[in-house]
Amino acid sequence: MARSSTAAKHRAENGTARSKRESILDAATRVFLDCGYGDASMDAVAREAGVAKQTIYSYFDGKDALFEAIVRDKCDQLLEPIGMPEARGNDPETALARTARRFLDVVLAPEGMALFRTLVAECGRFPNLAEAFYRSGPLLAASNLADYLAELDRKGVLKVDDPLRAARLFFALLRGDIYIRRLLDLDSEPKPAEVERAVADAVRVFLADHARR
Amino acid sequence: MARSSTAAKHRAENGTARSKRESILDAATRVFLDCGYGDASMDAVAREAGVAKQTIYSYFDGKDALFEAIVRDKCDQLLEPIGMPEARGNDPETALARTARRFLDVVLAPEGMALFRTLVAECGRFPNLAEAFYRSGPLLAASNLADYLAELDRKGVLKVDDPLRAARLFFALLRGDIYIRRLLDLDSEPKPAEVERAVADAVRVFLADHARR
DNA sequence: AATAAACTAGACTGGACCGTCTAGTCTAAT
DNA sequence: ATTAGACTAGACGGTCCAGTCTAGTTTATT
Repeated sequence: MARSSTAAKHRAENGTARSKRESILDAATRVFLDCGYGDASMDAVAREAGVAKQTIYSYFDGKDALFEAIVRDKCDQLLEPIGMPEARGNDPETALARTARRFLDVVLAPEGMALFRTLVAECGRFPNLAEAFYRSGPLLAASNLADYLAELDRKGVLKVDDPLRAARLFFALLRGDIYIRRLLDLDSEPKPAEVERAVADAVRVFLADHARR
Repeated sequence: MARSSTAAKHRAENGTARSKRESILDAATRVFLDCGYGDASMDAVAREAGVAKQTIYSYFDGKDALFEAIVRDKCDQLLEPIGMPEARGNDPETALARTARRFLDVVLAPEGMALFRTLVAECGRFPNLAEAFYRSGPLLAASNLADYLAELDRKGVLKVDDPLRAARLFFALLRGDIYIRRLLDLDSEPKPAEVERAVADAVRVFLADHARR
């Protein structure tokens, strides 16, 4: 039974091997999101994972590959909730507020910010990662909201000429000023009351703009 | 006449010395904003500036100090137009649109994005720079707009309960989705028509929200 | 028990880079 | 012409790090 790579063997193994790979990923996530790609050292990852450096190289091709792996991982894991389409049953106000809350909870949280900051810093070196993040995060969220908005327009509840455009505008409204401040690390994670206020503002402004008269 | 530092002597000199300092700053700006702090090398700056490495160290204390200098420089130079208060004479629509255009022209331009990206990447290492940028950029712009909005409220033209909050919301609206895409380097500088559309959208939504009825 | 693969600890190579130093050149003022 | 300070080119020490290698240990399978 010919095996091309050592990693393939690992993948065929049972628990121990998989948990080793995962503890490497976990440690790498902490180190990379904490220090950034440049200042993260493979020795630090090995130390943090409680693993010999060689072991990392038996699971991953190198620093770049490890970085890509942890970023794609975190994207999938972190952005999953904001990729879910909103329940259609409620009135627009409630649905929008729910979507908005879910969005802000993810993107303003320390992990969400760290991921985004890292991607902004490394988008020159890893353009494909930036693209993947955008698609599975902001774009997916906007697409789902756009579908819902299109439905509301068909039903005559709201007037939405360009649903995708409107959805993007809604999220822009939602990020508000605090997103910039969080990006620059000038504010810590907002308290629920602040989030609630941002949500209310965005929903109010958005509905005012798309009200049927 | 006691001189404490070599830099002090330079400053007292005529043209040649000043232009040397400036060519170092220019080169450092290009290199730092292009590569980021970590990947920028002092050798690269020297080469780019057409200057011996030692000369850099006679004008600046080290890599950190040089970085701080070029960032503060670029902040002052770049953000100056968006720090100017808007002319009060026009109708709100025109004034808002003008403010919006000036803002987007600066922040979406390659230099503006490069500066912001660099600050986001290095806000952990240089928190004071991030703060300085925020104050002389987004905060100043919002404050100026807030003053104008307060005036419009007093005159009864618009209804603006919390002018600073409203101003921040306006700029958030303005950045829109493209700001995220530009941050991740997924889009190039927008064409004037796209800017114009973003401006129109933001102004319309904002005015709808603050209309007197 | 024997054997092969996974793993560990740590040494090592090669390269990048910051900041310093040296030796020599250029410029300008006395 | 002399002299002092600015400047240049390049070498150099020290540090850090990615990735490799070695030698020995653990683990699991037969």
